[in-house]
Amino acid sequence: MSSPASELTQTLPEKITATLAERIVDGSYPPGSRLIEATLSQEFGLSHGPIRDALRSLQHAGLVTILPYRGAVVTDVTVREIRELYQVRAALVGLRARWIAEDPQRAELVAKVKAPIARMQQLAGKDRAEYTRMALMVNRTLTESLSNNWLRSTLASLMLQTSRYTRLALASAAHQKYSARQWQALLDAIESGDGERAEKIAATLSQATRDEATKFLENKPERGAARA
Amino acid sequence: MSSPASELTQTLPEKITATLAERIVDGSYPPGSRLIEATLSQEFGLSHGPIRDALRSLQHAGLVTILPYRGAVVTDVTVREIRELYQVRAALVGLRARWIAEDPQRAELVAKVKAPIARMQQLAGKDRAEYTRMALMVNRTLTESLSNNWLRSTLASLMLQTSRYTRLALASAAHQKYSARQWQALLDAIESGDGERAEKIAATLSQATRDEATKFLENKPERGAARA
DNA sequence: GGAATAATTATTGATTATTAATAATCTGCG
DNA sequence: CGCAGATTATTAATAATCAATAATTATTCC
Repeated sequence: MSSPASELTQTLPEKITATLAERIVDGSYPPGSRLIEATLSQEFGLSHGPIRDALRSLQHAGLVTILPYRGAVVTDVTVREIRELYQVRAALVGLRARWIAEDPQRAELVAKVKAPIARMQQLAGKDRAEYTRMALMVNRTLTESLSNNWLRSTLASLMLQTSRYTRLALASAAHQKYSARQWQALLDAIESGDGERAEKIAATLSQATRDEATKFLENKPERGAARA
Repeated sequence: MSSPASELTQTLPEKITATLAERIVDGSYPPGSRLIEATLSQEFGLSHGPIRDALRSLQHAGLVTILPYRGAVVTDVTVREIRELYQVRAALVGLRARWIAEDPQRAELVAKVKAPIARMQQLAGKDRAEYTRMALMVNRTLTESLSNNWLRSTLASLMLQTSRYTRLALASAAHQKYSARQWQALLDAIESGDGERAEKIAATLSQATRDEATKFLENKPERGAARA
């Protein structure tokens, strides 16, 4: 009786939201691009309704900005705002690390990410694209393992935004190597159940990533683009 | 300040969202109530469009649950989920306290909440309704003072959800007195710039509030209502 | 020519009517 | 009593339309 029915039904707006989010995150729609209802509804072969819904969702996710009677624009984040995002992100991934480390059933999750993190040690400084993919993947796995619904969905949305910039942070081989080492340390801390240490490592790594990412943007004083 | 153009234009869905949120939080719409588009559009004298938008916003705020082809229902939160919400809330209000305490320009904010917090000392154990109002007000003031946009809006949404339950926590005179003392201590810590201590006090108080609120709900094993 | 002002255009906001899809409820039959 | 099938209530989506608004372009007057 308590089974919450079928969550299988994926409505149109959800699908549209997903594909548009992908395009924004991967840079196909650069910051400042306008997302026009008429154009999109034509492209997807849909009426305005579902498109509107999707744009509203993207606004909630922070990926577009909607101004009344002016429409949706891909959010162009200032360097200051990126720093703010990472500041919260550092706190929340710290919390994530601590809760995972203190979870009695963490063994299953550890098993799942052990191989990817080991692989990251190999890739660091050698294959940037693959390293980035692995890092994002491990991050997603950790977030999705959270039993706290609110933190899981909120952190997922925050990561979606910041992932627009992590590729910048991982440009330097040195930072890749540093990141790989810290991921390994984090895994060890989690495995040994040391929540305090896990939190510290995760937060520190996040801050380092922020510094690395913003380094590339501080030249452009006003607005930071997220191109590939 | 960076006033981002005219945010004056408040669209219909925003207004609807606000009034519906109020009704949910104050218990006029108890958990499980169905929010039917046709009924609402008739009541507000509007078409379905804006109502739909508003319901989507409420879903994002976590106040209603929408199931495809079944519509919106006021979210009925399990005791477990309430505990989860407060768990994150404790972490985030801790962060809020620390950042405020470490803000060089915190004097202005301190001045603004000093009188209300002093008043809370008087009210504690005497006027529950007024004490609750003051507590929510001070909380809102602190959140709105945050310069970090993301944390401000996210925490506001989280507080909106938990405020459905704070009235339960403040039922006991003893907890009101404890709460008042802790608020005073928090104010002192902030004033003296002790971020560490401010964070600890805020998080501890939030956890105590959670324990107090859930005490009233643990009897009802399955679902916890948020009636007045 | 150049600045203020007025018309035009592009686009979203909102309404209305209609059809399709779906979940829940009811009904009658065995 | 239980279940198959019809019914109903409600949302999902479409389409056409008008209003409101912001941005752009054209026009006028100095």
